[in-house]
Amino acid sequence: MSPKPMARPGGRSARVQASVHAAVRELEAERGRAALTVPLVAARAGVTPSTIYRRWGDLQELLSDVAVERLRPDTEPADRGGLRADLTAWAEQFLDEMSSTAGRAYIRDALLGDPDGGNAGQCSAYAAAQVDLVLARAHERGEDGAPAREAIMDHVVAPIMYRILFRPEGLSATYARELVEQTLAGLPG
Amino acid sequence: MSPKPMARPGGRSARVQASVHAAVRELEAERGRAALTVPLVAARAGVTPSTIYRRWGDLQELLSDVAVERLRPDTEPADRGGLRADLTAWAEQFLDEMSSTAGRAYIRDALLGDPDGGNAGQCSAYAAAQVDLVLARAHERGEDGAPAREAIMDHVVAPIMYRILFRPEGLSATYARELVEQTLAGLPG
DNA sequence: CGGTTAAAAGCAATCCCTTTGCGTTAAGAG
DNA sequence: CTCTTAACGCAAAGGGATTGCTTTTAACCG
Repeated sequence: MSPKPMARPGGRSARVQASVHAAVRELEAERGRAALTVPLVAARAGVTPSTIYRRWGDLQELLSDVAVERLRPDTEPADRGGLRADLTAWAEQFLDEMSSTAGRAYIRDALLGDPDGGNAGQCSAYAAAQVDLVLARAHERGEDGAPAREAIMDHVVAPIMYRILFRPEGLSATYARELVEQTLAGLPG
Repeated sequence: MSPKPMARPGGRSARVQASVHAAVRELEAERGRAALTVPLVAARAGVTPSTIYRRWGDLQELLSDVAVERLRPDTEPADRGGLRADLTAWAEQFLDEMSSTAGRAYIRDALLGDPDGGNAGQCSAYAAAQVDLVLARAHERGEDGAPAREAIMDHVVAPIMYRILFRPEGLSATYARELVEQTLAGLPG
């Protein structure tokens, strides 16, 4: 439900959605998120405010949609030759991107205007898909004893997100490394 | 920083704060959170809207303050005679309370209007204090090998909160039990 | 390919939330 | 008790949020 379900996915509806999303990104970069209002976004996008209110409900839901788009990973996890190295590198990058000022803002926005939890679920699905890629590579290499996907979500991803949201002070790549080490304890490599 | 720092903690200021917080709780129960507006809360509290805007900034920050108050634990963790039993019981209750409709709403509100992260940090501190109480009891009993407080935050509390925020479907007390079991693996019990 | 239908966008008027300047009250200090 | 100033009340203006109605057009079906 990240882009709201469109009964009419083509033509004008699609153009309006793209135009509005682009307007949000532009104005966010130019004036900052605090200055965003629905009428401002509407004017930049070339639509009327009521169009946005009818499709997204309010500004927060619109920002939530845009935030989820920006949280979508744009690259596959790097292949460093082994599960431990792959997972460590991915976790470090994940923490680094998510704990940045921009990343935290996007996470908050994604959670914020999300009555049904669909957008938040999408964020989690992105991370899970990346983890699955790492695990699939390990499987192809014949590495045994890799943890389940859910174990990594619980013991690597979840602690990182918890710290970002609830205890933003003093986060570093070291923390991500430690979490991976604990989760992979007992594996060679 | 849950109740905003008051340069004048006594008398009228304190009365206004209490009155406004009470108004939020009453109206939330009567009409639901979606119906809350600053002028509505102000009228119930017997103050003018500008008072609320000047002290809290906007509705979200006010709701964030009220939410943190409601997330404060009102009882100590039950003493069931041993670390494993204590921690399991506490984790089950924590998940149960936090994953309820009301609990999720309070968590979201607490994160929502929280520019400096102070309110979110307070939520985490509440959980940490409860965990510390359980661990202190284990120490007094002479139980050895108990995990560090941070290990429990990372591997029990964090996964629970992550699931509540990002994957609300299919959460049950069983999940809390499993997390505790994994964290205490290897301990007698 | 037209013709039909209804979803989605435009328009405009209304409501009321938000913001701000200024005067008043009262908490805290000496 | 007096002084200072933070905090509150008041009121006006500005603008964002909401909604009924109309127009456009995407999608469907003969």
